[in-house]
Amino acid sequence: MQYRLMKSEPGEFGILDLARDKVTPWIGVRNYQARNFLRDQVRKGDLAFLYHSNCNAIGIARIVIIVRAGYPDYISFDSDSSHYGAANSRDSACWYVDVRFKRRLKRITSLDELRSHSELRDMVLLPKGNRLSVMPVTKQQWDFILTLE
DNA sequence: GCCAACGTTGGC
DNA sequence: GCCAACGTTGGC
Repeated sequence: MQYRLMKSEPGEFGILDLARDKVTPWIGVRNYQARNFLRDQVRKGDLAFLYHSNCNAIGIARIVIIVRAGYPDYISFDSDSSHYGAANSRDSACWYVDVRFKRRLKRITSLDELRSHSELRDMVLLPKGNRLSVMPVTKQQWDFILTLE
């Protein structure tokens, strides 16, 4: 079992479904690194921080669990779909994972606060300009962040 | 295979 | 909503 961090914009992508404890697809982007990560690394049972971006309270807000490992956006291959042809191979499709809401953190740990801790200096999230929407978190980082709650 | 133009992400 | 920092695309 591994730890992840996934970004989302609150209000997008079925957040309300998450709140109702449903399973929700987390939609990968076309970014190669993110897609390869979903395809090759993310597994059922992995835990992930849900990071809220592009909003008033930016930071780590929730914990979700991966309930279905990475799968390609087969809509791209469905000749009945208006998205047909958007991807022409398993390798160029967007990849999804399904997640289930696990719990809300007691408070949101902001980006500034994450940056202030030397224990987290190697977090993939933190360098300026990082645009990866899904990334690994080490067990040490995970445990430390939970102590900040 | 370079690189300018364009598109997107995401903090502010 | 602005715009910096990236990633992607496409002409050459």
